[in-house]
Amino acid sequence: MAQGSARSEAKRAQIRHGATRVFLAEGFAGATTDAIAKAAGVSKQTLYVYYRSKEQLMVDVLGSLLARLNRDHAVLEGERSVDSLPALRATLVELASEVLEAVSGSDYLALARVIIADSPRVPEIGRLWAQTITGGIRLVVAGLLERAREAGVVVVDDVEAATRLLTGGLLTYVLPDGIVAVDGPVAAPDRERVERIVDMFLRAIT
Amino acid sequence: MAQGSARSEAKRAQIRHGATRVFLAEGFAGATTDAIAKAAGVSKQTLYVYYRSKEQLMVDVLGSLLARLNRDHAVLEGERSVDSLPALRATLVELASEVLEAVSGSDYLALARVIIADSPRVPEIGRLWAQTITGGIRLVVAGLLERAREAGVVVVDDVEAATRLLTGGLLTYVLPDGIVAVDGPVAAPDRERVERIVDMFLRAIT
DNA sequence: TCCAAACCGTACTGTTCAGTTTGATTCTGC
DNA sequence: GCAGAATCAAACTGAACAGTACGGTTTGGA
Repeated sequence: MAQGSARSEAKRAQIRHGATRVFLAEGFAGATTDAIAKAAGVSKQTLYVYYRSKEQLMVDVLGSLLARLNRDHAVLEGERSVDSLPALRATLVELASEVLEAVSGSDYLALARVIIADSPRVPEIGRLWAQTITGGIRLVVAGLLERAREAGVVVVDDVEAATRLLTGGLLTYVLPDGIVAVDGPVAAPDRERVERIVDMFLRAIT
Repeated sequence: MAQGSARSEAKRAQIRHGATRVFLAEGFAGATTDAIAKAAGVSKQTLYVYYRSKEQLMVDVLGSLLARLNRDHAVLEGERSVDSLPALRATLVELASEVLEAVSGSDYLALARVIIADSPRVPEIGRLWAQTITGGIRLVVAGLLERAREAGVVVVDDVEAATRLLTGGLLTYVLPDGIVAVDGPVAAPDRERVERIVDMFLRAIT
């Protein structure tokens, strides 16, 4: 049954992919199993062979999305220079731009909307979100600030507070602003504004 | 019909009050009209005399909550001294503490959850939220910073960016952290941490 | 070529729920 | 008290939908 298992995994991915589109577009309550089966190109019967219930399917979908986002964010950590103030500035601006672009995408916002809405019903997903995604970004920033502090580039006694200040100041464009702005594009800050915010932040810790 | 109208308004408020509890606890999809009628101490029939549909009822409930929050926030604007750096600092710390306390309440978080979840379906509520609540807080802070700038207490060229930095840095404890933390209390920052964040922020604009 | 497993489409079941209907009961002003 | 309005409780209707049953079709290995 080695092949059977491999084929099963492919089908499972196919179902997950279709379900992802429907869940992100319609939310949990709005997504019907008929629509999911159709979007996945699969009969409803097959869907219930692979997943015990609609709820379990959603947990798998959200978990997979979070895992992928988490892998993407891990990449952000890479080699970033913080040895001098100009280097730290460039690093922060670059990182902020990347994160903001990723996080302003309609997929990310839809995911956030679904997770926030259903976190009372599926608490572990909410916890996963807080610990991996938003927490993950903060971890990267905190790591950079820590290294910059050790290098004597900045003076900051409370790294956690400083991290909050920067990430919060930037992400406020997305959350709460973007998440309720359904019509029209999300007003993510342009690069110039990001630079001004980073500069202002740096003035606080130098 | 003056009395009839008055009595109608009382009943309407009674229904709205009961519906508020159910909507905040269960969300739109989870709230049944039977539960709302029971919570309001009203027959379902009467409910449909006062409101054409469940959706219209929710719009009224959310609109009323937002209007009340908005009135509360208007109070925050009051007379605040920004004539000197210590005065500005005290003002900001005080304001931040008040806002954070209000915004960490489970009612506020439940409201935010409902609005975020249903903003795709009822866009005007999302817009109202963005413009009045979060936008309102920013307006107050921006006003304070503007006055402080004119008084020569601080140096800030981009008031909007500075406002984002402070409010974002503080509200990040609530959104996204608090909103997905269903179990356990929200980890709102204590006063000491608020002071550290404000101090750090002030260093950026002095 | 054959067989068995996987899959498909469709129709069905049981339930939940918004909104309505009915018919009785309680207020309110006069 | 007494009309007339407002309200109540409970049953009903119709639609939506999660999950299942069924009978036919494809697929892939021996």
